[in-house]
Amino acid sequence: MSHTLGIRQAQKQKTRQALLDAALVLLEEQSLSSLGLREVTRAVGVAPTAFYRHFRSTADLGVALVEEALGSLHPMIRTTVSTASDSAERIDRTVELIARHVETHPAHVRFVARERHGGVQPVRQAIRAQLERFAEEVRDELAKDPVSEGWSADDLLMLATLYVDQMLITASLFLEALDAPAEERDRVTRLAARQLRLISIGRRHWLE
Amino acid sequence: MSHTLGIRQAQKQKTRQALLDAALVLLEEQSLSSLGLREVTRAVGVAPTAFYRHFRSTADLGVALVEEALGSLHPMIRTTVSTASDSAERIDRTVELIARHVETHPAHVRFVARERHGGVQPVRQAIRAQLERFAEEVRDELAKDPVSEGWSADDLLMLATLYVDQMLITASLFLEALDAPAEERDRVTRLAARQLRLISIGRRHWLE
DNA sequence: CCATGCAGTTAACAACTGTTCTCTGGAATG
DNA sequence: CATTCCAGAGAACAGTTGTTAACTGCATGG
Repeated sequence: MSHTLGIRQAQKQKTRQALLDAALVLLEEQSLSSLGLREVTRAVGVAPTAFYRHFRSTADLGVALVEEALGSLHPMIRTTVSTASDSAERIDRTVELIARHVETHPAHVRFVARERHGGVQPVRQAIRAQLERFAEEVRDELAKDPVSEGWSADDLLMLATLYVDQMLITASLFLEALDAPAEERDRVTRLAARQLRLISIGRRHWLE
Repeated sequence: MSHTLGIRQAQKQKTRQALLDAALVLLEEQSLSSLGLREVTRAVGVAPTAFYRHFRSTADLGVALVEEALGSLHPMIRTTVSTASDSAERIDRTVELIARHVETHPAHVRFVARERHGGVQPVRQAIRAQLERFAEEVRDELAKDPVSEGWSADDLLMLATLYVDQMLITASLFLEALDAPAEERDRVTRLAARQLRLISIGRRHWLE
């Protein structure tokens, strides 16, 4: 399928990925707007000037990180929402899925939560675009559900946006609870599930 | 009531406020973690070393900004929520109130949204503490409402947290729409109102 | 009125930043 | 096999940063 690229292009992509990985680690304790290009190259063990072969600036690198963090998440979102039925177990499974994702990709989640309102405009824009895509995809899935009969397209997008924002809030809560005792993570799990349930109830009675 | 402080203390507080104001302006286009102390003093027109007379570090200044941005907001929140009745006009008035606050204090709102998940731990902690206080106050007001009869304290806090987060999301949306055409701000207004309405509906049917 | 306190200044420091230009070694190309 | 290409290295630049120490001048309190 994919063209086997030469050992030269391969090495280049390897360095590029090393820069992204190093940046992600450094960004756990600071914001992108304070991330220095030298800092990143130093962490990788490469000359500062090599940075320019891959990114115009750290803001540019940030945009690439957004793609890495959110780009591959679309199928996951779609299938999660599409598995219809508003049962309590379904909500629990969704919350559990968020918890798992935070556990396996904490740095990516932290990056998105941090830079969504961060100090670097192009990165904010990239995140906003991705989240809007998420909302539209959730809306399309919700539209297929019989519960959505009689809903206007606008109201469906309103609900989808609410769900997407709620997922991000939940993810951020799990992030803060990562090093906390298990009971704290349980508290977050129950809180998030009840909030989703309340929204689902509001959804079912929306047209009355 | 307040003791008239000497011309010396007065001048000191004036400089301190100038530092806070200058920092807030600089923070509109960057994050706190990249804000330099020299940058702030330069904007005020004061020697870099003068900074230390007021703050240990820029992180320390950030914590002071949190107090300035959120400290005086508690009475406003209380009265907004306490004015009972879930009528549509009440929701509209709440959304309008948020819009007004964002218009009159855009830099403060931006700062809180940005640093809530930002790269400076003490500031994140200060914001979290304030938001938790908000949630508890909202919970206490909700408890007085007859609609809350039969609700557990835990569920009330769950709903209060949902409201607080939703207010912040709404404020952040208004912020992004500040320089946008009036129709975009109207769109945000209607979106936020419908989301609050859906939550209110969920609230009314919670105990079924 | 005089001694003390202290907000703000001045000067200097080592360390760091982004960006430029020049160079090199090895892969890619024909 | 010879030529071109290009990812990365190296050195140098002007400018920035946080922090230190010792100072000055003026409001304060005895």
